[in-house]
Amino acid sequence: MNNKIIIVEDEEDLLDLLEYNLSKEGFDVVGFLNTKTVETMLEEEDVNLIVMDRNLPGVEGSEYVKSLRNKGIQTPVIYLTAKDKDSDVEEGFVSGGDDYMTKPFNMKELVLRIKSILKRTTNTPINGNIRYKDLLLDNDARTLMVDNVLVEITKLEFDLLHEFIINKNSVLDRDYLLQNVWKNADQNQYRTVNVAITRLKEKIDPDKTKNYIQTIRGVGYKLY
Amino acid sequence: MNNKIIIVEDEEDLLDLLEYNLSKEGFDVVGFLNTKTVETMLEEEDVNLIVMDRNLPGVEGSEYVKSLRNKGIQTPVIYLTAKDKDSDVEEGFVSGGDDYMTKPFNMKELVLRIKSILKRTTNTPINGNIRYKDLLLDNDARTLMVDNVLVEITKLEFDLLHEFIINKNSVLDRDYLLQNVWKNADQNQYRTVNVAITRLKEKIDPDKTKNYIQTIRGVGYKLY
DNA sequence: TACAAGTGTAATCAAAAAGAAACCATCCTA
DNA sequence: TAGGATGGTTTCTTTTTGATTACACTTGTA
Repeated sequence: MNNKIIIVEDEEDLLDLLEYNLSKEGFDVVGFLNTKTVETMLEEEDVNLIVMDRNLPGVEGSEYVKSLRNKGIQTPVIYLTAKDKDSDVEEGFVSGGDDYMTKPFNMKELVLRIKSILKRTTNTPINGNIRYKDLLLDNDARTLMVDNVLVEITKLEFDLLHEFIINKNSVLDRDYLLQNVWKNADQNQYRTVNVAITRLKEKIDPDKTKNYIQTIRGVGYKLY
Repeated sequence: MNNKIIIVEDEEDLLDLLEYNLSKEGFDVVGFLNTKTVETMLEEEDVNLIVMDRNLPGVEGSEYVKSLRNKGIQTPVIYLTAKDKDSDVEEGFVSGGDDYMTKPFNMKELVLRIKSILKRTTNTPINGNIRYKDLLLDNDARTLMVDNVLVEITKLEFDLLHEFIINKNSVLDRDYLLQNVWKNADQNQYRTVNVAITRLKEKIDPDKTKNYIQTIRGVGYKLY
């Protein structure tokens, strides 16, 4: 599954250049000359990164991003800024996961930064162990110990359990799980979740005595 | 035992900021405003990493490092470089284990890069032997003994096995391996890894009884 | 130039994982 | 307590992923 990148840049030549180079790197690239339909795309598709010109006609790129953030869209952004701007200002507006590049920039460096951000944001490099009661998830080895006994677990089951432990005591509905564990969201039916939960339960509690994963009828599941 | 990091940076504010943040991460940090006494420290103490400004008054940071290398000091370096330099040049000067960051940079990213380098370098005896169960890698001769019998092994296979032994019990995904064993990253397909693993397995376990290298479906491989 | 070693690529085969669907069980409410 | 709705379980099928093999390309060397 490729990483999807949106580019917003009003200089058509530069947009083409960016599209060409990033596609060549194997990214799934969609370019926009303005911000008009960007939001629709963000809502409908799973976008991993936005490359955003700050100096768009009419809108300040960073203002636009701020409005996206207010709507709960957290997609990371790399800003392209003009050279002659005050860089103190620039430092200020870049928030946590974001980054910026000053024009004219080196394409290789942009690619490096994109990869670096994607690595941070998509692979969730949470290392070390996570414990929950008698369950022990080792993120490096990707193993599960139940009551100190190693239990074979598939990637999907691992990710699912991981999600539950991170959100222990919260009810996770099927939509949420499809989005965050399966990623490819609405591709699958909600029944898919049921089956996966059944299989996971079998792994962590074959005797059905512990009841860690509780079904919340009409809503979803909760790790308790 | 903490990792010891040296920072060389002539801007005092930035140096303070770096010292503060890296100490907070649990590193043992010593800052220098110039290169004068750095070498003494490197000789007297066991330093794991250097964070080096490239634009020091008088000296080019990378020139200084080159002089260190000539004296046999191999401590890995992360360079801090100014934004407006030609980054084609920048890419050229970074050698094997090293890395660079462009100012202004994101502190979290610096920390991540530091950890990544430390992980690679601190567990890696540059010479001498590494043992894992009945496997014995000789880094100087670049030979492999399996159960005390010399086994012919190619450079690629050696590097691959080396990477696995260093990271035993961690799942290494194909991206990671392409990056760290093949270096030329995304040049190759992930299938390349499969084939290399097959060939390596044949060398270290022709009877398929030991199962040292395990396939973690959907993720990667693990030496166990 | 010819040969060999090393390694990448492509094609084929095999196995495992995960989804779909069918059917069963349970809960809830009238 | 009947019946619908929701979830669980099992079986079957599809899809994904990996192993293996054959072959091609590159490089060094006789």
